[in-house]
Amino acid sequence: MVTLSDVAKEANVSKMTVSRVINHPEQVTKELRSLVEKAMKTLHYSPNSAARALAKNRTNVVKFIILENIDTTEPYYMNLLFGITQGLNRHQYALQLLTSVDEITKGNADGYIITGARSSDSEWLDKLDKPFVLFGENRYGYDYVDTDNKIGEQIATQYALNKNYQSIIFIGINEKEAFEYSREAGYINTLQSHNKVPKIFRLPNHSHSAQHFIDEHWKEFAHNTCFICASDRLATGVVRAIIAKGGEIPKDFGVIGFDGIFLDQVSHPKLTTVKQPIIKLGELLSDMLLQKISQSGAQQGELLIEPTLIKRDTTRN
Amino acid sequence: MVTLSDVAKEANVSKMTVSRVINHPEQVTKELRSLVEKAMKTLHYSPNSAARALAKNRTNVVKFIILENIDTTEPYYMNLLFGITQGLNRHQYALQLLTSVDEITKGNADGYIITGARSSDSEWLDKLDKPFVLFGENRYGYDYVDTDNKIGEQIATQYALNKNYQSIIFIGINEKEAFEYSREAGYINTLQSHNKVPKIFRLPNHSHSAQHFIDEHWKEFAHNTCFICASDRLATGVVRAIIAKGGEIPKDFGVIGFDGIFLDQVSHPKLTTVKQPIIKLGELLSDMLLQKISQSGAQQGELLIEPTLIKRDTTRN
DNA sequence: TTGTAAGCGTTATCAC
DNA sequence: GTGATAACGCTTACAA
Repeated sequence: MVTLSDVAKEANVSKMTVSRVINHPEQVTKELRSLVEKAMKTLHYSPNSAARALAKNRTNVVKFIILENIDTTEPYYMNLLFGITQGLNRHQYALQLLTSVDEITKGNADGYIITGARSSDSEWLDKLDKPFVLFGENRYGYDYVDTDNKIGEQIATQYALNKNYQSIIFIGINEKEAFEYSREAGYINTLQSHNKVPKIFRLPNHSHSAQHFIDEHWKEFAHNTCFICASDRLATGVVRAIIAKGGEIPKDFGVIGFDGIFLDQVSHPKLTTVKQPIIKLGELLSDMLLQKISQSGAQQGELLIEPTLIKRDTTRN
Repeated sequence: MVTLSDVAKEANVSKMTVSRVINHPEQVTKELRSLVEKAMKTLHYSPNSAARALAKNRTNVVKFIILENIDTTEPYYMNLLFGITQGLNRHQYALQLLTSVDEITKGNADGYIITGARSSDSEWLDKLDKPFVLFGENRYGYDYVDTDNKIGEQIATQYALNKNYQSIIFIGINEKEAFEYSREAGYINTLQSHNKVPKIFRLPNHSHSAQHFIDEHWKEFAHNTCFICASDRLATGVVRAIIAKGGEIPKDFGVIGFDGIFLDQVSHPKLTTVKQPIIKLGELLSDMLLQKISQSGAQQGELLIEPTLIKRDTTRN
């Protein structure tokens, strides 16, 4: 293993100069710096992260805590995880994955990325002793990264209007959480700006609940209706119900989902959906947390990333 | 932060005694041991893993390398990852996730868990300088953990026979890899022991390729046929094609999948499938790798875990 | 069986 | 701007 000392010898400088080139390059003269950089390259030097962690009183580990039931959300989180680790890898950070808050005290970490947090979680969040960032909007002032839910549904609703669907109905998730409010707001705003009256139904986030709901209320839905759904899961159920009832997609009925992770590609016909840039969001989460750690816990604020509408076979083209 | 020294003081022993209680408890007398253990508890001592890593010349990081295209396999891997991290967490190990072999040299690790390795990968696998274990059967002598693919399809095929499906057809994945051979072997063995002639078709592992195939060859499939599929993905396509053709499931046609991760629950009708104990497999992967690391790379052999048949709506009951 | 001393590779601190 | 020294918390090697 090649160490800092090896590089120092090779470059004829002290260990500290090498360390400075790595951590505070601006404190080193150009000449020495390039000398050291050359030495690092020729020796293929790679810092020992345990030693660094020890000296800096860090762990170089971040915990990722998933508070939702994993069974129902898997494909979604794999992508997020991916983005997160890509962000972490760049900074030689490793990950620990937790599904229960209980484990949070087991072993050390420099910070936490938390997803699926609900209003009720703020109780213990406030007690955390290490920096953390949330995945998902919240209105308690916690730093977070999320898709711009409002804009997402604005785009979807506007698209449905452009495609001349007469009636535009929102199938939401029956949870009193920020992300849902934002999605509904995007829908409502857009409809109102076109002098149309919003119509919202809220259901548990399962395909079968949506399927059941559409089935039960089938007579109430005129032809030329587009369903804006708050998730691909709901959208899948809506599509299935429409097909079962003999409705024609996309001619008489349009369906737009939200998420764009896996499900939308597996479903048939292929779903038009608002695609969240999940991998990107994961990277941003890492970046935000690592920055927060390096700034000893300074507030980072919120980061909303605009999603994109993927146009496929459940809307007119 | 409470350190080894703090515990030592509290228990009136030397640091080394505390260290021994943690690492080699058998070398310490009962009296001292319980004294130290008590001290650790009252102080809420938790070892600093960076310091330990540094002293032992370890990193306490394991890299998990996914060689397959992530888009098509996400839900599957989330569960695996889960199991892996559960195993790692127990030993204070953290994870780094890679999707490309190139990154393997970036940053240090004590070992690798590798999934999706194909025959052609042995070239660089042989050159790895750290211990590794594979997820998935191989016939090159690499240590691995996998579902018992052969037994899985034996169970599935036997079940189809018990349910009196007359014709039993295997829809396989057209890859020349060990797992596929094993699955086919399980099917073939079982049929032959009942004096029936195996019939195997091999397709790319996508639902639409299965759907297309069944659609094209529809006339060749008599009523009273059960399709044993090498993946839920294929099974989903088969189901869709049968329904589109007006075939009755499960009365006239049975379908059995393989995997039991996510897709089987989302599909309608719900899939009968051979469920892999993925989380368990992940844990075993961690355990095997950590053991291998602690034994400085000693051979660990193979570990095959029996899957279970989940009986649902695509087979007669 | 227990304790002492040295060292793991890095960074912070304080001289120069 | 650069370098010597101590320190981070733990384990290995050796001495008692």
